[in-house]
Amino acid sequence: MEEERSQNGPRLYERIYAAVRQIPVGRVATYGQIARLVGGCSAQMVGFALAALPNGSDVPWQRVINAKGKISPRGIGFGSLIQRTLLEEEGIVFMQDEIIDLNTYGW
DNA sequence: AGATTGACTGCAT
DNA sequence: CATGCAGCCAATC
Repeated sequence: MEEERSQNGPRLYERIYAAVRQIPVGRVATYGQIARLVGGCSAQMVGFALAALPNGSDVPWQRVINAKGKISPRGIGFGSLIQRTLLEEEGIVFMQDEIIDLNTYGW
């Protein structure tokens, strides 16, 4: 297990989760955006944190996408399909290649 | 303590 | 537009 003892109060993961929770409905943010917002961590850490996220958590991980405005590949399967559906439920419209217009929906 | 990996990013080819 | 390479930092082996 990861070193659960942190000295800053909220763990690094918790900080990332907090940032993701701040994304308003109908908006999306990139990993890099979250990483910069949290500070002291890189985009890859954001993905790592979300990957460790338990199912049914209150963190809108679906609103976090990559810099291309697409859903992260995250392996093959339904995961990305579920994410796309969730975003559409929130009012986000995808373009032809399943790309999200960050210029419009970007946080 | 060291090597490997990863839901990333950006530039180069 | 697809593929490759380097930088990135923490978790995991």
